[in-house]
Amino acid sequence: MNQTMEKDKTDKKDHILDVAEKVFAELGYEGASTRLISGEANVNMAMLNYYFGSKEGVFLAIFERRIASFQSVLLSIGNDGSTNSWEKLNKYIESYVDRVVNNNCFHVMLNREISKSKKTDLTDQITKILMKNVIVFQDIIDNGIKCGEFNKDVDPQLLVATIFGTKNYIVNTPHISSLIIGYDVMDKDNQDEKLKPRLKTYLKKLLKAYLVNENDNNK
Amino acid sequence: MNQTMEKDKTDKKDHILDVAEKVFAELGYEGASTRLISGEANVNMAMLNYYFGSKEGVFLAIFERRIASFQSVLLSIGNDGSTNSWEKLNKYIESYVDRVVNNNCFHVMLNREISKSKKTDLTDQITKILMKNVIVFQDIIDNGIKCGEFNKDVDPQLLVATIFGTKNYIVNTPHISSLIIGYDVMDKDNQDEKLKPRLKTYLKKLLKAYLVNENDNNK
DNA sequence: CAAAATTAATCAATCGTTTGATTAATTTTG
DNA sequence: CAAAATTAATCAAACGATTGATTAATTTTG
Repeated sequence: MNQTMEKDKTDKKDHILDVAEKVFAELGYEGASTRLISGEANVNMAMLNYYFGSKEGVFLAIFERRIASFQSVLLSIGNDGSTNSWEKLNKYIESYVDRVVNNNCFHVMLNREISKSKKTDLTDQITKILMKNVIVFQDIIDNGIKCGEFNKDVDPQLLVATIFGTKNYIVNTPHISSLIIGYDVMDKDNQDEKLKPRLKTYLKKLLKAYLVNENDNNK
Repeated sequence: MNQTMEKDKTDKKDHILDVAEKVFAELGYEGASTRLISGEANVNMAMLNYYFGSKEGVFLAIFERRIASFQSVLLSIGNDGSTNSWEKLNKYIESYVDRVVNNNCFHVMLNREISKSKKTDLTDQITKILMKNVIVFQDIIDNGIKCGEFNKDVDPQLLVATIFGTKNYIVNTPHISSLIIGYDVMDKDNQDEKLKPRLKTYLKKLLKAYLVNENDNNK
């Protein structure tokens, strides 16, 4: 009858988490009430506590579900010792752009939570996860510099902020980035056909200009 | 007796907005209760409504207070017709980094609010303000390209995401960026002595490599 | 004294959570 | 196999706590 039917059989928990992820991304943790989440998911309010213990339990379950894919993708790139630094960087960019754009709701939710300056167990946990991601990227850059593949006078740490920040800006401020870029960045078709390839080529070109150009950047 | 004394005489309203700005940045709009804000500001809860009408009134008042300085700085750069594009860009970067780092609480608050995908009156209002900022930057880039000062095969729109995104990443995710950069980015002394100059030189170098290097970036 | 500022007390509404009852599905028992 | 016992899933209703807001009384100010 309704759109939840096909999921009921497979996994109701996953359906709840899918809906909760969207609502949290839309309204923030405190802004999303348990009544709204359960209503959107077409389940009784008590089911949230029955399944996940509490509202925070729902929130954490969303994270645990996404972390698995995070880790596996990271290792596959880090252990790829066959290619040079520039190729590794390209692979990293490609998989990262795909992953973030595909799970943009989750990343909006994540970034909103981590932007709270007060330290909590959750922010600590998120920080650890994200830092693993950062270190893989930094290792690639550092190795490239050691091998002479990349310029020596670069700032690898701020380059991290640029890569992740550029992505965050597009994903986290869709109202603005859609205006800037010229089409709705939240639209699935636009994401696959336009945004992803454009973002990939842009980031590669930006990185190349900064990392491997021979010109003296010190004037 | 307490730290609010010196401000009581000057302007109590401003003091409340200062505190509210911090609390909103820490906990988000829904996460920050009027009781907590009034408690932190050492004023009676009813004073918030007496002065600003409502909680949302407090929130909007924070914006209105910051917008004025926004606009004036923007115009001063946009109307500076005496210099070339690269010099304009440098000026823009300098003033922008200073402004954002100084008012980091406000910008955290602003970005958390604009990251909500649901359109509201507030997100529309914020979008308009931020777009003014974006357009000034884009005009500089576009002019530079027309004059032949900058490369033609660049992506000015995504470059906007890079500039603002890099800044956002450092300011909005202090737990992570502090780990990456190596010192507490929320510390006032670190901001003035280390972060600001480093960020300025980095952004300039990054822009120069991408915009004005003569090498073919299309290999 | 009149106006403005400030307070404590209180309001209805909503929050996340818990409850007891009911149904559906599964397992155990005779 | 069929009846009984047990478990899991689901529900409407209500819980105490907290929310933003308002009231009426009091104090401060010019």
